[in-house]
Amino acid sequence: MPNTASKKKTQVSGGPERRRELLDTAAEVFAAQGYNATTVRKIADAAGMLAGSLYYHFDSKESMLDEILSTFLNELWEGYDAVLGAGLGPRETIEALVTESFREIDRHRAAVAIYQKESQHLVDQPRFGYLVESQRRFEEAWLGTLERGVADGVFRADLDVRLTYRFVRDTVWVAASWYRPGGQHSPEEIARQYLSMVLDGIAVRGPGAGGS
Amino acid sequence: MPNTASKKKTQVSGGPERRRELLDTAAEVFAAQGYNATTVRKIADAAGMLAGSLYYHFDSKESMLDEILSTFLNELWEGYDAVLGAGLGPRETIEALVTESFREIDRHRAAVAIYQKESQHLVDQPRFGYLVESQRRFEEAWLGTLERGVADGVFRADLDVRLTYRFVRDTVWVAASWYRPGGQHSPEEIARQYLSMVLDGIAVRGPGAGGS
Amino acid sequence: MPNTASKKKTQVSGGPERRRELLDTAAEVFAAQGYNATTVRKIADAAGMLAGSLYYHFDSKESMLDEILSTFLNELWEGYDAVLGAGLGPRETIEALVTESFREIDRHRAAVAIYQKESQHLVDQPRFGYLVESQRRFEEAWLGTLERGVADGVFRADLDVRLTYRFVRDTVWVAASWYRPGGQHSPEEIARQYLSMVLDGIAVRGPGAGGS
Amino acid sequence: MPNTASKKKTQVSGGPERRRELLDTAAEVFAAQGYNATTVRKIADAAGMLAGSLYYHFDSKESMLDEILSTFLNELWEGYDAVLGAGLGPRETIEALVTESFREIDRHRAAVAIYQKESQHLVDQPRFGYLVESQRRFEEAWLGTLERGVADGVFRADLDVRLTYRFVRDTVWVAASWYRPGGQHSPEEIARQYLSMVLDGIAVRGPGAGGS
DNA sequence: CATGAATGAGAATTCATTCAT
DNA sequence: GATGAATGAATTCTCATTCAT
Repeated sequence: MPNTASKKKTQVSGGPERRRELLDTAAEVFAAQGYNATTVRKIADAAGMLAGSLYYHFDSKESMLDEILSTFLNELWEGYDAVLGAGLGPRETIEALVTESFREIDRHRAAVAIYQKESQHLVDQPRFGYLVESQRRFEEAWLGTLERGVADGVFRADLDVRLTYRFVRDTVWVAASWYRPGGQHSPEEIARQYLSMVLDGIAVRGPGAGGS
Repeated sequence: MPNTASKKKTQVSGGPERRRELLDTAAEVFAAQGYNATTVRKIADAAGMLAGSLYYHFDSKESMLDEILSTFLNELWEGYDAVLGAGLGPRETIEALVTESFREIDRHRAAVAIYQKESQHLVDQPRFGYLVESQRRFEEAWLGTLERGVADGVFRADLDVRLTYRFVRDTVWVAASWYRPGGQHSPEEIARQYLSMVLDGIAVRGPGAGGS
Repeated sequence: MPNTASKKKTQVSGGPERRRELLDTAAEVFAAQGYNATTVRKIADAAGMLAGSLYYHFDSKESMLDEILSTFLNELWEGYDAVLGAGLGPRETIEALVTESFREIDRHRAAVAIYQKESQHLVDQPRFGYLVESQRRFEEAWLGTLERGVADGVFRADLDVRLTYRFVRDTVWVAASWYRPGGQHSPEEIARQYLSMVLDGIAVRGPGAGGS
Repeated sequence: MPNTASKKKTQVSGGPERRRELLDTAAEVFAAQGYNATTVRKIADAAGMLAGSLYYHFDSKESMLDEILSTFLNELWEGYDAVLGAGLGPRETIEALVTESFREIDRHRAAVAIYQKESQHLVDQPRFGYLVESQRRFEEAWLGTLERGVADGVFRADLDVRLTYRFVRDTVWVAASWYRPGGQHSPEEIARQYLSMVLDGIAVRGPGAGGS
């Protein structure tokens, strides 16, 4: 949660609409150029105003990043929590998590891309402590589900489960780097194909024996 | 292994040794903090010298990045070309490319991480035109092999082949973000497990029932 | 008159006024210390602001130089073109060009001094290509007029005309190195004396024969 | 006179030949690019050595400049003093000074060009105090001779004599900016033509009518 | 709400100079 | 005498941020 209770301004008037608009613009630029390489002037240009004017709406460039990421993560966890609390089996949970993830990518493509690129070096800053917490819950959710699946015999036991965790996790999220909302595939369709690959592999199975 | 041992100087040697040492140091910092967030002072600190001194060896911060990336890509393509010229079947080619990729990650972890994070916005600059060329050859190699495999009936025909291409490509390379050389798994072992997941999936196959 | 009175701000005005003010200040410092020896900090000091603030108004130190020189040359050529298009005889043209030149020195003393000192090594840079063009037109105007005068019998035929050209040209422009606007001589008066020297020489003519 | 008695090195071996050679090289580069814009590396390049190596021969970049200028001025004053002590009339003295000046330009073109461009802002530095002294003697020599000539009735009395002084002085010395030794005119020939222009003017004199 | 102008803390880079070899 | 590697101070330029209007 980004610094709640800011001293002054912030959310005066013009409503949350304008704020959201500006954040979307900022997110787009951050995603395209990287946070550090993005100047507030570029954001302002993209928003059709001057750099100084942004400071009426936001405390700092960092607080924009903060708000972008925390908004995204809040929504993500709303979705994830719904899935995790639904009492599904391991395989169904994985399927639901992947599908939910692609929906989030569809909705927050820029934020996801920013998260991918920047979270690594943001975790050190106290302000972004919630990223660490999120990563912990992430691992808990995915790794736990995989372990449950191995125990239940629905996921292979011959694989290093941490490696599998990273494999599945990365497989989903890097898609944000090329995904464009409104493209030919819906998030659900992409999720279906990804799941098919991850669960069953890309190799054609011989009639008798599989594996390598 | 970049910059192993000795945090500071061992500048006994003169010529290209020192250069390589410094580049390894720089790559490490770039990978850890991102290119833009890395100041030359940080690199110099890590190398045990003053910021200005780096300019005796390199023209600019950008030229360090350039040399890091081009050196990596040159070595990568040496390996890839050997694989592609070996006359292997599609499945064996994929296996060899993946294995070779993990070996490169093992050898150039920092460079790979940098490539992942920065190449997207470097491609616009003429100086880094070779990145575009490399990406083209990449697609040619991976996508071509996958298509050949589909035609040969060794890879599934029911998947969008471009999606599969991105899936395999990204899945392998993002591993650089968490891989640590000298860890418990050798590159070959990681490659083996990855290939097993990619080719056969992580789901246990029921004796009769397949997919979802 | 550049930067008259008020050492510091009078930044009541907004737009192009301020720009012109700053350029006048910069020109003064460039002329006094040389372009290379002038730091932007010195300019900023003279303008009563911080070095970085100059970059709100100008792209670079070089672009200030550029604007100073091109503004001067534009005005110069306006004056010269008027003279050259007036259909005067060679002697009257030379007289008018010299007079016009001293007026320009009076108005743009700093710019002229900069031009004298710096143009030689600026001509190599593409950005200052207009200097070459200007020099060409310069030669065309002065040399052409002298040649016409020799042909018409109003200028001596026994002198190397290129040497004469350089003599007249230099004679006029070096004055910028010592001329101070507001001094005891008006530009027109200086022009008159210069012309008298250049046209008739400084030697008293013997009653019968002149020359050496 | 440049800082006599330098602490160490300076003039060890290799003789004054090498030293002179290096100074000539440096002078050439200073003249072409300006003192400030000339890096010691450029000088070293032109001399076929590395920048650091110059410090075996000279204390500093400034001391090179110092030695170049003082050597030139010493030689100049040797020549001037010979002229001034010869007991010539005003007109003959001017003629001899101009001729001597063109000879010096021929011999020390680079030094003269440097002197022209840099002396203005060097005079402030104590180290270059001899420039001020030289300028004083200069004025004494030229202005004195002109005044003597006016008194004697050989130079025109209707001209501002200080203006005439600057006119003659500058006109001669700026020639260094375009003069190339070994060109088609010898220094003596150029001197002859210059004197002819300065003394008698460039205008053809009507049989009866004089000036304008 | 937005602008225009400025601030001030770095950033990359340059370069004269030093010095051990 | 010369080299190679470094130093450290200065320089140009960038940019997040402030604030009076």
